[in-house]
Amino acid sequence: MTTPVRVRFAPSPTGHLHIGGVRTALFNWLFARHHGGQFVLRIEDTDASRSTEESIDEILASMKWLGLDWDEGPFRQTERQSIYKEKVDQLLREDKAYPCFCTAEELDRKRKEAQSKGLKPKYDGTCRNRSDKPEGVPFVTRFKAPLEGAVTIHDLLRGNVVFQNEELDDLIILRSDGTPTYNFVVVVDDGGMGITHVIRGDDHLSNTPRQALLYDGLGMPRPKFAHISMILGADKTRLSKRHGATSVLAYRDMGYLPDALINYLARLGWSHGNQEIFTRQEMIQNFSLENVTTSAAVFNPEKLKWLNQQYIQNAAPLDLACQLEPFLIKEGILSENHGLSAEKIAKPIPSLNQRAETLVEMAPKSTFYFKEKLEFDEKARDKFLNADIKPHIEKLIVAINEMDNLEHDSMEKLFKQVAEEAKLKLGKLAQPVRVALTGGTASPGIYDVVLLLGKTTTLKRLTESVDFIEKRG
RNA sequence: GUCCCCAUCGUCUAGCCUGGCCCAGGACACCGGCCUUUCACGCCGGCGACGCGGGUUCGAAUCCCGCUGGGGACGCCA
Repeated sequence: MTTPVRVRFAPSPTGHLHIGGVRTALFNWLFARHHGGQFVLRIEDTDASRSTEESIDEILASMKWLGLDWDEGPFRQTERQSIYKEKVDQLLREDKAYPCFCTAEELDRKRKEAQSKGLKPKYDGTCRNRSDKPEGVPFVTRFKAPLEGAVTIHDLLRGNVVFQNEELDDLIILRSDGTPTYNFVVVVDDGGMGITHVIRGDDHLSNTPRQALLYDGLGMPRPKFAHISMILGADKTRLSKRHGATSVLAYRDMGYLPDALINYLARLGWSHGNQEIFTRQEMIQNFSLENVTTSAAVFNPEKLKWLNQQYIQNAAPLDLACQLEPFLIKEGILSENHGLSAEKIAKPIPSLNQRAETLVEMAPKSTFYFKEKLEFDEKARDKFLNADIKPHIEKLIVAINEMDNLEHDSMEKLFKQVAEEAKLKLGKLAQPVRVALTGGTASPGIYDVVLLLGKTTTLKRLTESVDFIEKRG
């Protein structure tokens, strides 16, 4: 019998949940779901000075928005202090840890000195064999790491990675204020929580030997490790604010669909043949660490945009309507208490969804449909609504007025007939009508616009444009 | 500086493990054309890569070594 897979995502709540973090979460989630295992969420808030509640809220909101559901947690390390304390005591008892009285300043000085000499800036072991315990002097607790030998990490993605123990030093596991540090709690937690696979960013690879030693020291079996590559900005440096939006919620606010973001991030480093677009089910079914690359990937906003467009095009109108609604409100196209049904909002979507890459872009394009009063593009109105076109618009008014119900085919027939009689190319008729009905020169197909607006509104707007032409003289 | 990781079109990638099917395939972007009532969508075509140098082999993008380049780590941050 094989042990069930158990993975975790362990962000630190010190800022926004960013793109890189989400991809790590996603790979863990996919791995868990693929294997029918469990996905644990753990908040690494051991740094009291930098962790914030807002950040935790944002992490949870981001995960929910993306649909990355977790099976256990969120656990918070600040609530697990007694567990860490116990483990530190265990190490102390077994002489695998010791107090260190060196001051931060001292350490800092030595580090710089070593570095300037071209040496590895590691702890020199001053307190390692010190037997006296000065009273009232603050101290940290260090893990006593082996001086010789080597640690081999069996990385699922990279194979064996060997680190010489002499490259490592005695890391601090307890700060002078008594709180535990990351490298220690991560081991205690992953071990204690029965995590089977640690899938995390490449930047943790060099921490892994220290952690492996800690597992050994604590008498816990090491989990399997898989270090995925990092996401870089266009300049090939680690993705950061400098590269523009990196927080997940910023993408939500820019009108990206969660499915599109997930799909994009999944394809950053993972592939399944030549397939670009995946449903979640397909991702889960096909996900495998074997198809994850080890080289770093540059984040490409253009491709994300394209994917978002694909998702917008293919989304169910009703579903998209729900996602579009907040943007309509934000843009002032609908009021907060518009009282419209999802069906009503969904109505123009089939004619709009081929024309927008983001929801932010889509919202204003629907103004003509939602707003009672048209906002005209002045230049367009001056150019297209003139005396020449007036009689033809009037002809349309008469004809449409006689129709019982508007249909695409009959509308097309009517427009073509009127254009022909006027010896105009269809576009010469359609464009002024478009301006009259939508206020601008770019819109869905003109017959769709008429159908969307309905008989009453269409006639009203056409009549208003005739009035406008008369007034301008 | 030291250690570790990585290296296919501008970008994401397939192929690499199990050499020949690859004078390297797909996608985004870009360029050109078609479609067309506007804007788009769509369709067709084009541009474009195995970092360099050595080996191994009948044969290397694929295996080995070196170099170069990029990234990461070296905190009482995570």
